[in-house]
Amino acid sequence: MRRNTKKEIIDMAKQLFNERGFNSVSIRDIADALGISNGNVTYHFNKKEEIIEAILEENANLDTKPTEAPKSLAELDAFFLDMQQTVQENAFYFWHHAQLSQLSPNIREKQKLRYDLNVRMLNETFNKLKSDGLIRSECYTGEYKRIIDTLLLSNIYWMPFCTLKDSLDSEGTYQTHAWSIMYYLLSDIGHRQVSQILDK
Amino acid sequence: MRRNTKKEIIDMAKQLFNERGFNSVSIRDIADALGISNGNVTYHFNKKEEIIEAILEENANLDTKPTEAPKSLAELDAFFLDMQQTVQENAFYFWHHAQLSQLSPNIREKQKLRYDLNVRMLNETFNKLKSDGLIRSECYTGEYKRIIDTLLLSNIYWMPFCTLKDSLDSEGTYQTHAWSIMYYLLSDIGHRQVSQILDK
DNA sequence: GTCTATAAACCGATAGAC
DNA sequence: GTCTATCGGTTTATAGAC
Repeated sequence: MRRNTKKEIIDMAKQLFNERGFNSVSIRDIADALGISNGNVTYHFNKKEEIIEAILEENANLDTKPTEAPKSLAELDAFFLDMQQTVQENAFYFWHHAQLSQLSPNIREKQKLRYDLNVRMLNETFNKLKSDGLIRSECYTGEYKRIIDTLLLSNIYWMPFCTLKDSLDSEGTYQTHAWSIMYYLLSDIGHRQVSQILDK
Repeated sequence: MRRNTKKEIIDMAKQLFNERGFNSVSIRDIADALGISNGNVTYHFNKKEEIIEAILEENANLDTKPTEAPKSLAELDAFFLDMQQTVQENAFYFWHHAQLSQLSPNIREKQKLRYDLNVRMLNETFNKLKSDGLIRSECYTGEYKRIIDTLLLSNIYWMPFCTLKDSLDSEGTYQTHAWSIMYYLLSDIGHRQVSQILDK
């Protein structure tokens, strides 16, 4: 009767992981929530990790991102927004980012891939923005790399970090935070452009 | 025969958590490693979380820090170094920072306390440094707060993030990273002082 | 306090009928 | 593909002797 049980398992798992946290959800929980047997779930996925890997493969944003490197400040803003939404839609994945890397070498590889890809893309972006006069040159060797690392580190752990602050900032989105990290890098022209983008 | 079993359990637990990761270590493992029964461990700690809470209470750096706010750039450097060492010595705690906050409301409270305390201290530090002319004024409202958040977020998740980079940077310490975040804030005098401090 | 022994619960995984 | 039933392993937690 069911169309695609595998897909339903993936979707339900993702939902439950986001709601209750990865460690509190067993294969049985997923089966119960779908009204199927846990033997059925095991039939489709041998291990709990495999469900996560399936979620990652389903979601291109977490794995290989076909998007090209942003080539303007407006595109960079869209890039930040996209990163923010990816984190929100896959909350459990980023909440348990460190744990999952310990759990499965496969997941660990995917995390590294995502990091490497983002570093390469942002590097390209920074070089382009620099030649367009929108950001200034490096003050010291490796400064761009430092800023990119800060951007990516903040992105991955943004959600759990936000729950540490009791007051929910109205300015508490990753997107805003990313621009505040970029602030010092912008040239005068860059500043004006970003103000325009964010005012909209 | 044993002097202080409770203390030994705490120490061994901390060691094993750091070595193998929190989720891979059971109460039995701790008991076996100490050569005592698991019933004995259960006698002292009812739940696994209680062991962690005991570790946190034992380690002042993770909880209430009696240190005063740094009042100079040299003191701030020592502060960064201290934060770095705290992360290294309690690796498991920061690796599983997000997971542990989901596990126990008690731990969650302690994490918030540490964050709040650090925010308050660094706020005091920044104000002092500004009045001493070592850092510049805020470019926009809340800029100091943004930088403090970036410093603290990077601190908490520094270790798991570093394992994402395949190349182990020689400049890969948190202390160095923290100064690179502070870079734009320093005045000319501040810059010279920091160069001196780091050259030693 | 510490031990042994064991209960009670839960987990992932498998076998076999349909 | 899906189910039911169950196995084997692990975990926390308890009961009772010393």
